Amino acid sequence: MTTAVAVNRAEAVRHALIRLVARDGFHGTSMAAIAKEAGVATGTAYVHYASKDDLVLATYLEVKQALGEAALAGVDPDATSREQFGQLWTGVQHHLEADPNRARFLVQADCSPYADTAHEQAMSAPDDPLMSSPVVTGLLAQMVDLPPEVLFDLAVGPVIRLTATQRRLDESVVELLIEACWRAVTSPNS
Amino acid sequence: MTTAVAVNRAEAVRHALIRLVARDGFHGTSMAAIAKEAGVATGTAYVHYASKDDLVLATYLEVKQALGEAALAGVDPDATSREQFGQLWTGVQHHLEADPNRARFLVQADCSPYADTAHEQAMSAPDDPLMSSPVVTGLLAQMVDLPPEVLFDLAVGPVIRLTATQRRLDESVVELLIEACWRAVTSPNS
DNA sequence: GGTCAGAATGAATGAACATTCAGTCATAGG
DNA sequence: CCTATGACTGAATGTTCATTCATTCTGACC
Repeated sequence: MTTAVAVNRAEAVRHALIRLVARDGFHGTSMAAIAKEAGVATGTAYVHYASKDDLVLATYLEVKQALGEAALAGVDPDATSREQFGQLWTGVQHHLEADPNRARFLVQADCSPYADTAHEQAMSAPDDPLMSSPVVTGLLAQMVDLPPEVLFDLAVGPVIRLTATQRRLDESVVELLIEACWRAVTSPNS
Repeated sequence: MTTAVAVNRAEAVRHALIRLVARDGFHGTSMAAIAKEAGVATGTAYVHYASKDDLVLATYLEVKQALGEAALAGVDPDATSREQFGQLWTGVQHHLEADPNRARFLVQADCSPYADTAHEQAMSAPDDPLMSSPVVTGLLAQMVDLPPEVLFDLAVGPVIRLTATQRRLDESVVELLIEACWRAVTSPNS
């Protein structure tokens, strides 16, 4: 009997977590504060998640997946690689600028010990939808011979971290930065 | 009567903080655990630092400064810009590989709300020794017209994050990555 | 309208936390 | 040798934390 209300409560808890972690970090964010921010009782989070770690992990995976989908959504399959790269990049930018809390949550989770657990879990899960996307595999094939994680960091890491700092970016800076990321991942002689 | 012993105790506390944060993150690292790891009593940390925040901030600034000095130490003032860039980059790499805990501490602190406080404090402090170094200003002058923080992120961010993951890097990967970072910060038509 | 499963509640619990402080100790200056 | 100074100690303090659970609520189904 999982109702729509129940789903929304679980979502409210996840979003409250994102908001509070963005503002106060992982230390400084208690389950009581999360519940209050979500407008539910303290026990409610435990109806949907076994523990705080479980909640954090689920939220982290959801944020990452939503980011991947948003990025992929704006890509034209028939465009050139360089154009696709720009579309992917601005897809990430606009998705995160729409709610910078997501970016702040993401960078903190990625740097924390949670990232190790999340990584393991992602490995054991079925194929990553990002890595199995033809657009992404096509782009990766054209890039320098570095491990995919490193290429991701070079390609879109800067946007994620920059949107996390809240400062809005000039149009001119954005253009220069996309160009810089593209240069990083592609070799001139190829 | 600040003795050598006192100085070493303060240092022991800072290093214990780095080790534990690297392993357990900021949440998950208590003052009691820090003191135990440092081999001192719980009260000792408070003789040298007013609070946990104070300790974290002092440690963060020390780690950052040591990294800057180590990076600068290996640079030949008469080398070409590209060579100097490589020397700076490997300086960071070797300094962090010598104790990857520093890298793990650094990335976590940089993503946490501590970073805001630290940034403010760095601004109000006297001139940043890195930014006033002729080598660094010389290099920055040759780079793309992006804010210095962004250029730092593009130039050495990848090494810091990569050494933080503990995995040792292949020599061939390192060469490709330095080249990628250099391409990112420099425009081909200049 | 009665029954039942699961969602929701929030006060209660015990562990863990940052911080304090009364007292001990080491040492430098006299 | 004595004393003053500041480092050091660790048990004690009050708070905050994650988690639990007996209970109440909700709405689906017969």
